[in-house]
Amino acid sequence: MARKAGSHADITGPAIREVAQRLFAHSGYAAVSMRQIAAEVGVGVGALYLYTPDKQTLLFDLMRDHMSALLDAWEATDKGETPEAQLQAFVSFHIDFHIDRPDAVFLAYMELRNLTPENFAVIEALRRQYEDHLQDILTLGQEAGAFHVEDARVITMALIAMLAGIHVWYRDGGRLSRDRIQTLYLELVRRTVSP
Amino acid sequence: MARKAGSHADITGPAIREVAQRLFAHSGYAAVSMRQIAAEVGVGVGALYLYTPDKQTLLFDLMRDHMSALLDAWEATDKGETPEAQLQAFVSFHIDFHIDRPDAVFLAYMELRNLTPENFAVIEALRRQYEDHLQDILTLGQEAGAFHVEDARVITMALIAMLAGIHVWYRDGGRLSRDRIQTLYLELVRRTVSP
DNA sequence: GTCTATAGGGCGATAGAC
DNA sequence: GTCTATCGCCCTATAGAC
Repeated sequence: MARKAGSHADITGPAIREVAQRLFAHSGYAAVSMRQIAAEVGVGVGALYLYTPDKQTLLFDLMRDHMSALLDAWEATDKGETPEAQLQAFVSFHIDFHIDRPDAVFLAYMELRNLTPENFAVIEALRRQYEDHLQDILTLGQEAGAFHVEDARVITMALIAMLAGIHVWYRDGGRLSRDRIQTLYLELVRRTVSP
Repeated sequence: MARKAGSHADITGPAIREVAQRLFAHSGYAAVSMRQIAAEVGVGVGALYLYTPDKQTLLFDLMRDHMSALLDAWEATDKGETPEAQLQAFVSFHIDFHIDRPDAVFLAYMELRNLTPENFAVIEALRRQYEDHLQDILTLGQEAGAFHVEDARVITMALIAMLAGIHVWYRDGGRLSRDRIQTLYLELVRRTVSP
């Protein structure tokens, strides 16, 4: 893990972020010290401060970049035309994106309370944008008669919680393949909004 | 908040637990100091150690007592005979119990990673017991032909995640009454398992 | 039962050498 | 770009007085 002294800006920067994300996700922001991060990266503590002004900003940048990547990836996704196709696209996208980034996902919803109020507001706004994409699909689908949606906000939150819960029990190489999970959850989601 | 010195074992013990639960839930176990807890209770730091051997045990006791209370309360609940009645009883019970104890609920699933491995195993076993109560209802309901259950374990986890998600957005006195929430979620749950 | 003082250690962040 | 030493502070847990 340790490296010799010298110039490694292109390596150290990303390495700090990867290590911090892993340690924060595993032990929690407050329980991880800058010294631990530095040791795992293989640099001295002082070197961390060449890449982040402080620990709080390190956490915030990880969370903001994750949320931005999530929103950008959804924007770039082929969604189809019908409400049914869009709902299926959202569920598949969500499961795929989140199953590939367990640490980032864990961070983004477990460490909200360790953000300063200003930083929290930023992340919360990004999260709300993402939720609204699903809510819009549900609302439009209902207006088109494709879905039965009693309360769009509640169903949005219920579906997102249901999907987010996958990370609690999913393990790579476990009993269920990713495809199987996608199939099962797609069916559950369809049932909750079928007319 | 501060109290005069003297004997208050009957008051201080519960007060420490209430304060610790509130602070742990709000800021996270690692971010809360014994000094903060003592100050909020109105005693010196040393007094805390008359009621708990250490900080870790304080956290563990809060979580274990919450899970035990949850399991006991479910045992004492009138569940009805049919699978449909039992499922409805579970959903109503879960929402009621959890909406009344937001701090304990938050703790019980956000602070798992701050438990020692031994303590974690205990809490995890209690949680699994609770999940199994729902899974049994689903499995028996399927065998009786009352439910369509593709994969009992997955649907159990999906439903519990959906219900647990209520605490993310629920606020006392918010847009939706408790009754309305119960009605909406009961309908969602019924839909996911209807034959 | 509670207080105060303290032991012993870790923390975030910075300064100055290389 | 990185290291090491260090400042000033806070931490958990305990000891001894009352």
